[in-house]
Amino acid sequence: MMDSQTDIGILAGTEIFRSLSGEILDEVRRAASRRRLARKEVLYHQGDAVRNFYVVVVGRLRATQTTEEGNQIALRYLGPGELVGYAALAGIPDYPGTVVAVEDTHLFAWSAGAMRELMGRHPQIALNAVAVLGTRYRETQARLREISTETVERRIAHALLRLARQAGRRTAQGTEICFPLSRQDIAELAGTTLHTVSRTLSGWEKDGIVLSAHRHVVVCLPEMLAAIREAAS
Amino acid sequence: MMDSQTDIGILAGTEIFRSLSGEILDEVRRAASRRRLARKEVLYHQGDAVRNFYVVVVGRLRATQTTEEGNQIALRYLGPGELVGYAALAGIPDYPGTVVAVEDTHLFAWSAGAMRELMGRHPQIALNAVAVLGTRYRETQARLREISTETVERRIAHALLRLARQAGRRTAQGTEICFPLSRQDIAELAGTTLHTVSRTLSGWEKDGIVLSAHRHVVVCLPEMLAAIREAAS
DNA sequence: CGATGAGTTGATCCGACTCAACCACGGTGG
DNA sequence: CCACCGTGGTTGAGTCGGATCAACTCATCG
Repeated sequence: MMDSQTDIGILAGTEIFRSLSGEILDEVRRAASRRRLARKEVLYHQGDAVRNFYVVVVGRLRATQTTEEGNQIALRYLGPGELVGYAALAGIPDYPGTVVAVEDTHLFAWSAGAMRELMGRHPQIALNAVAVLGTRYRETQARLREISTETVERRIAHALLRLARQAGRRTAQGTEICFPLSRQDIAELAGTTLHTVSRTLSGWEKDGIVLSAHRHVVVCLPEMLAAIREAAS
Repeated sequence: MMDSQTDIGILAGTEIFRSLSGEILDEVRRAASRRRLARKEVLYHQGDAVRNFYVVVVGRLRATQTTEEGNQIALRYLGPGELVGYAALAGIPDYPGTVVAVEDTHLFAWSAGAMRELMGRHPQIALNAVAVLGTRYRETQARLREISTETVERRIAHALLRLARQAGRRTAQGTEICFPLSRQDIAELAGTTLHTVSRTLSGWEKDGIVLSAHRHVVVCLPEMLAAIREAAS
């Protein structure tokens, strides 16, 4: 009973189940199951038939898309409160990307059918879904514009600022991105190669803008990164 | 009375109002107003406060996004039955892009508030919105992957194939893209310059893959374009 | 019949990718 | 506990796709 209440509290804090009455939240909770993933474990693969919809409770996941040639880009990093597997909401038959845990993660899960039923019975859930998908769509459009008009350096700066905002932890040196993040990972976000990322970060580290250890980045001077992102350079 | 019936028929054929009962469609129709745009006329500008939501009845529009430096990319072309101004559904306060008519266009319009009310009262509309936004989100993710991993030539091939599918008319020579489309327009879709598009199309015209006149393109050998899009080339 | 927007084509240049070699951790197993 | 090996990271040299710069032609329209 205590657990039910904490679960409901968690659900109330997610983007898809916000602004719901306690009664509806309880109905949502009863339909949910749990899923745990260890670091590097895959939630689902690109092309798999869509079965489930998830919400992150704790941890962090990475959504990627791969071409036939094996070229990979990172679509998004997903943290607590965010929904995973939007395809289940939209009625898309196959998952368009692969989702993998970048740290140990705990999720709530619903079947695609249960979610669509919940949305049909409770319009507020559907409205929340519209808001989330609209926001993600807009963000992706902005990234599309960015990647086709901006230089690599500016894109890397923007990617780091986004990560710092999404998953930053304030420390003495600055804002630390608090999950393991390799050069390759950053390259897949910025649409470039790990070589270029490595060179760029080395330069920034010399200027004191960032600090980096093994798969670990700290943004020291976010205002400098913001300037790089915006400046004509 | 006759007009009401034809309007309801039109609404029933749109992506956002499909699968609704006649009664609900009539309610939707009563809340609608009309808007006409001449070629080159702007429906709304990037950054404008969101007031309305639209559905295309006849004609075609282009949605673009511009950077501070004036660099522009085309987000999407919108034809009959498609929704315009998704920001009004998602509760986004400012339009993220500019929408302009590429030919004379007729739309239905609703206020943002009316649409959100309709979605709240009729979950099927909200579910349709989720499906549309989910599909567009997925398409944009795919374009993001494409632009950051594929060559310009392949992207141009893909852009032409998409346009031919969306707005193609079969003719003796092949599939004609039936609205005015300049080299610059194609460049903004493919994320390149009009110079590169011009060179590429000249080459393809030599091989009989496409035909082009002034702001006018015919795809003669779509299977060759598909091969270019996919081949390692 | 100018004027203006659209298209072509050549020459040049540069940002970023590719290829390559090497180094530094850190996790694992003997 | 330490040696080992693999993953991750750095850095240099060379190359190239496509942008940029530039000059010119050709439609279209007022």
